[in-house]
Amino acid sequence: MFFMNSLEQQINELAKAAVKSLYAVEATDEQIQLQKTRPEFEGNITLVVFPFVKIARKAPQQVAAEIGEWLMANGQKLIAKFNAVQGFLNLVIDDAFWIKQLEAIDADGQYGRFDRPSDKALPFREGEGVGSPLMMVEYSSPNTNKPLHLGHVRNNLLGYSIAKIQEANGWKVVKTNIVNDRGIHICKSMLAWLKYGNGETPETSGKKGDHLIGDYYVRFDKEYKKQISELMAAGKDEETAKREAPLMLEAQEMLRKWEANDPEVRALWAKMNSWVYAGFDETYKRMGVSFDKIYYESNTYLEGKSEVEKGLASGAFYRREDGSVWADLTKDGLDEKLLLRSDGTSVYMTQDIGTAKLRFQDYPIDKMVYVVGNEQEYHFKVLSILLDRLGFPFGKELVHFSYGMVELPNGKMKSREGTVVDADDLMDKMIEDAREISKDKVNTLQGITEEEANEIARKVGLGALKYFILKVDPRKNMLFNPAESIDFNGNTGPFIQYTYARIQSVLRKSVSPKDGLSSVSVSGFTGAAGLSLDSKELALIQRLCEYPATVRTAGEDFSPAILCNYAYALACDFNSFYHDLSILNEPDETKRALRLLLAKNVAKVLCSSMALLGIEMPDRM
RNA sequence: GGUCCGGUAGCUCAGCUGGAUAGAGCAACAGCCUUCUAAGCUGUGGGUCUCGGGUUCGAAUCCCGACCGGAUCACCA
Repeated sequence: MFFMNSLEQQINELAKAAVKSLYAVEATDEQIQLQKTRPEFEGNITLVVFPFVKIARKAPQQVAAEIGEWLMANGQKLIAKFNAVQGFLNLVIDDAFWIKQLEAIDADGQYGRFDRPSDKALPFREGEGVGSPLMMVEYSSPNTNKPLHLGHVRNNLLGYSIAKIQEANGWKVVKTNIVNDRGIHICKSMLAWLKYGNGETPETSGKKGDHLIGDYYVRFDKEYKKQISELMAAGKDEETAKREAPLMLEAQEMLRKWEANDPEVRALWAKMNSWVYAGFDETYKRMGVSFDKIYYESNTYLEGKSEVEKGLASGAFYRREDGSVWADLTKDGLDEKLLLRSDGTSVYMTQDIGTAKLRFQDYPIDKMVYVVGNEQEYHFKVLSILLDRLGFPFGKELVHFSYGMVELPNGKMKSREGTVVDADDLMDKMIEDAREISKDKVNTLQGITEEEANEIARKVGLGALKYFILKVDPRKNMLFNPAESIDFNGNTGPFIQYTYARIQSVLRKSVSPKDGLSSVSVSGFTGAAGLSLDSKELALIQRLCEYPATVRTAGEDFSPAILCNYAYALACDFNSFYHDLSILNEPDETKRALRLLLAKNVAKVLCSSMALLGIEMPDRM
């Protein structure tokens, strides 16, 4: 494995030695503060010397100069020169170091991938096995009563990307999905379909199954509201009307029948769910997400019920007079939580308990991560306590990866009211837009087949969508304005894809891509020839060196956004380099070889980082 | 009301484990294609980092307090 931040490590040690030698004090890691040199100053890496000013009893500028001199004298040629500005010691690293780094990166086929998670991320069963610890990542978790919308898109993209990022960090990852395939909401769609559907199917209507079912969910809500207002007009108050509306009573009856295994209800349920799954599969496939193991609530809720019963027996929970079962969480600073309704049916929490138990039976999970919106923070706080109370050792260790909502300009999306941005429609739109834009590219895309053009549009359109969503800090709410289309210019997925495509084009045109790529001689840049790295070349190498540490941080912080920022910065650096310096037309062979090597590795890292985001790269666009 | 999260350019967002003159993109304006892909590059304008205190050599960043916005505290999921 290529070690991360080798430069920072080396400077760290040198700086400690310098401080010890100059001021007879052992500096701590905390005191050695390194940062990238700001572009307006000369240098690559900067040591902040303020922490030593008191120790040295000298002016910051002088301390910086002294340390600089010492490093020059004792740094084994690592540091070519330095300048001291106020309390900042800017170090210029010798070209030879950078060339060696680039060669090491090029030689590393797994650059940016780790064998083991960092100590910081190690799980609670640490030290148990050899090999990689196992992380299970739950994401998506749809209800089967409506199609996926933009909120699900954010969830799916985050979940998939998190899984990829953790894999790169040395975890074995099992991607999982819990399908909420039962419950009152499903019954609502079923009931509406029975009453108003006239036997409509995906085949007869030509609609995707999930959309068809979604339509009936909306229909239920419409008819239900109508009944409520009728009841209210007849003198009932709103609460009573909501509770006594015939449609609601029927839906509840249907749920009871479902739990009682009523054959007719079950058959209808199975049929309608199968339509939905076919629709979901299509959407997932297109989105590029996948799962290693899918759980269905209908298979786990009984397990949950039996766990609740056990908890009841052990005194962890209690039953009220009406028969409902509760957990008292007041000692944990929370409320009382319902686990089973008075009619015996289970709720969301019940099911989650059962699912958790089954998962830990099925896999040797070291860390369980739930990718679920921040609106459910309370739920997972409670789940964690309940599992712990039921005696499951993993209860306390659950990670709720809580991400922010996607908001529209006028507020939240509401499925029942139809104010949602549909996932399928959005992907269609993005791909269409990409196709439209690429029509102007007659020069670069001439001679490609219709199929290739479609494939490029697909990658670019989805790339734009994915990057747009993933570049935002996952913890924060984000805004999506349907009236403004997602950009293809600037800080976007297509910008990074474009950079990659440019590099591929250069590599295709280089007479023999293999020639010269591996034969850059360090001495060519340090010996008598007197070659030196251009600042643009150097910036690129330095950026490439930051990749492994970026992957680490993205893993520890569960943040695809960090990788977006990195990939964008790398692409910016490359485009600037590409603009200023010629690769193929460079007459000096050593320089040309170096630039080709650089281009090749920039492409490699761009592709690798985008892959961790689930974004595919086109070879041309 | 309790708890949690957020407030940075006209808009969307970085930066937040304290460091140099707060950054990108979009939008606006001005340049750059007989030269490796102009989905690119360069430049201009645009800021009381919500407000007020505190900590210190140094605060967008940490602490306290306001104000504003959001989430949550269901026999919904």
